[in-house]
Amino acid sequence: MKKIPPLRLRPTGLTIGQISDRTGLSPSAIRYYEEERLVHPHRTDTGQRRFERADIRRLSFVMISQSLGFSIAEIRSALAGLPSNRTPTKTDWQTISEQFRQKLDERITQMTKLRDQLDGCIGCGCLSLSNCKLYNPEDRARGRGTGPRYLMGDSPTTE
Amino acid sequence: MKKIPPLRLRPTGLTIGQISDRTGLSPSAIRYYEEERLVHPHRTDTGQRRFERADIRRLSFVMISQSLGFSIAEIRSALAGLPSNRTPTKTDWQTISEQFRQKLDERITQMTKLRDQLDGCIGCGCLSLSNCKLYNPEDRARGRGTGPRYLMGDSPTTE
DNA sequence: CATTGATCTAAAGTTAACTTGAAGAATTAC
DNA sequence: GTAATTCTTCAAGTTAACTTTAGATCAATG
Repeated sequence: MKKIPPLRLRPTGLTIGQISDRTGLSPSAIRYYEEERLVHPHRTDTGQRRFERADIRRLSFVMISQSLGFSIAEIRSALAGLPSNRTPTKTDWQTISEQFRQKLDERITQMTKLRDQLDGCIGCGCLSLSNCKLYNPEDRARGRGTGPRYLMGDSPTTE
Repeated sequence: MKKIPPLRLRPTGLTIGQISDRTGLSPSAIRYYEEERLVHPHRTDTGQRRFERADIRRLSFVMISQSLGFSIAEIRSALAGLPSNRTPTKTDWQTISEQFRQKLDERITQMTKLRDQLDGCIGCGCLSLSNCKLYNPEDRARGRGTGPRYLMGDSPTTE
């Protein structure tokens, strides 16, 4: 009787080490992202993580978003736009990329606006700063905690 | 003999509470900024902080810089461009504002570049991501710690 | 001059985004 | 078949930028 070799249809998935090598993310970061529900690897029967090829894209998206100043919470909600029941298609990615790009545009616009206001404010060297209305605490790049309540409020008394 | 009234040339300075009111910063944040050497109030003989009017501008600069994503270390080094022996003049502020604006421009350029690359990468919906070279960990908005070593590296094998 | 409110210092707590370490289990390599 | 890797979890540590708390002192007011 011939011995039938174990049928390996295709590898079960990528290990965390392989994903780490491909993305440049450390294994600990990847585990953290799983905890934060940015990726959802499945497990082998012995409990090891196995990732899909599509997760590389997912993690790349996470990394790019982060480099642009988005928080994990924001990224998670962006990724929520992807289907959970199947591998995202080209169209799926296009959709969330567009939303993402929109947010990015807003952020760039905001920065540019602030920069221009700065030109007319601190940049001008005027000593009162009284006209400056750079008031927009909500839009701070990585606003955390309570933080400043408003920006600029020097009354033009002396000087 | 006539009693000579105490000569009050001008108030000794602003209290931390007054600075807090004018800038919108909490007293604790202001104390923290002193610790971080972003402001240098002097002290009364009983140990209370007294600020100069010019410190309001200084703190405003700190707040704006922060809202644009600069770290305290970066702000400190920017402020180092101001004279320490005298009250900064209009020209002093213009000088550091220009340097600041330059950094801001760089940051905006960088963001825009990334956004455009994104368009041709994730944005395109292509499934390989293999051409993407969004590699610039140094320029991450608030890059902290070790972090990702590079961005995007999916080889165009299957899918 | 007694009370109320502001300020002081020092130490500990907070959040985000991870890393590091320990100790054990699974896989791979020879 | 054993040694070397790689993986697992869980807990604790790290950095930035502050806040919170406590107990004490200072300043302003009726």
